[in-house]
Amino acid sequence: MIREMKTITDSGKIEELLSRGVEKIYPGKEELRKILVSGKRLRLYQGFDPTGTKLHLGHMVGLRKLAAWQEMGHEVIFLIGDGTGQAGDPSGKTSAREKFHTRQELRENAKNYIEEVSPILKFDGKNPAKVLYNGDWLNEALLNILNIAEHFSLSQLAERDLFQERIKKGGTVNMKEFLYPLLQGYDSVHMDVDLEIGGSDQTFNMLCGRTLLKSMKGKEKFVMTTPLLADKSGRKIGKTEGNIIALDDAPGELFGKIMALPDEVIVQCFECLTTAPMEKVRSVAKAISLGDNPMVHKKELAEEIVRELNNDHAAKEAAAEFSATFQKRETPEDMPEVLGKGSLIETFVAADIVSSKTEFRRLIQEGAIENLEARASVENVNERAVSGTRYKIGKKRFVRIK
RNA sequence: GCGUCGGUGGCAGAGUGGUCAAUUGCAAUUGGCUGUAAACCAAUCGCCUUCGGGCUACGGGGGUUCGAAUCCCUCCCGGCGCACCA
Repeated sequence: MIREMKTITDSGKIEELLSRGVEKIYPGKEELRKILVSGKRLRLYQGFDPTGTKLHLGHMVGLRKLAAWQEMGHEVIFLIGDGTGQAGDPSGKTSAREKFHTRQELRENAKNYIEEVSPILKFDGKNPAKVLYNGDWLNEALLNILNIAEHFSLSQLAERDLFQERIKKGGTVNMKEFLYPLLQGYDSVHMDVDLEIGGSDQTFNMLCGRTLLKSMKGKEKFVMTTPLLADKSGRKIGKTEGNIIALDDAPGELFGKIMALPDEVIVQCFECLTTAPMEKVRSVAKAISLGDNPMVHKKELAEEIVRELNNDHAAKEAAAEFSATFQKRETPEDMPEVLGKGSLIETFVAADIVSSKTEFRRLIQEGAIENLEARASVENVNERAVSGTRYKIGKKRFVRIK
């Protein structure tokens, strides 16, 4: 229906598409540029295995990139890996064991994905992104092969004379962990895509898809990798305080979690997560390197991300609330409410604010719980939970008794 | 299938009959310093407690012992080696 859709061939925009938030392009950036300049409309995708219910900031890098392609007029597929998720991607895993997910669980997890993604990627309008589920074509038989292969170890199979010989001759050996990339690669074949986007940890899998597409259909698939958001010691971000930064976090919470990110990722986040012009990105990078307080720019970043995932109003409000609460140390206006259960200890345990009574006692001892009405830390373990009373737990958490 | 080594708290990894709720590192929590950043310092880090103590834990089950994470039996799971690969 959109057969004759025009793509944008402006050279500046193509350059940004090929460089912003991009780590590497296979087989090469120039080859891809040539095709884009010709105005050919490409079909591309990124897959997401729904092993959790929430998409987080790390996913946003690829989503942003997909959106950029969409804006350029290309055909974008948002692929949900309810098939590959059942097999379990070994990429980045140190141990082979992991939790087993059924297709139902994966579908369930993916339920909110579309909604979470929609501030970034458009599923309506004149060039809507398509949603596909790879469980639809990675059938039972294929999955069974993996499940059987799971019972053999590499060394066991590799001992086989035939394999030993083949390895010497440069051949390949099949096992679940070798097989998985083929499953993922088959997605490319099935959807007949021109390009795949993924985090750099997915490079191997994506290149397998490239190989497969080439040998099965004689087609060149491009692979575009995006950087993983990480601080200088290599720790992945997207997680703070053990909690992921989810795309559908409430604005205030999202803002706060972004502020808690290490400084080193500010510029990278600006580039990969926002639509701010590249001049802006460069000026922020320059300002910080010249000694600007990174905090100021991190606030801009937080506001920008909240704006893109929500709206302008929410962003301004979150920013104002942040500086009032944490910089001027005022009490925020909105805070979560919990149902009073007689005593404070019961209330907090029931609401999962603390994991156990022992922990509650510990926090009391450390003076970490403050009664905001009395303006004093709670000392009595048996303090009653009076309706309307507000408490501050630690530095960042606020609660009101309902 | 045979042999062998192993399965300890969120992870890594000590401990190999009592002094072990279990050394240590990472992660986490709280406090300090800050910018809810990093780094650094300190405390905490199974559960329940009337703060005396109690209870449950070292893959599952059974046993030996006054007493077991530690010894024995058995089952389950993993690493490695050997065999099988017609």
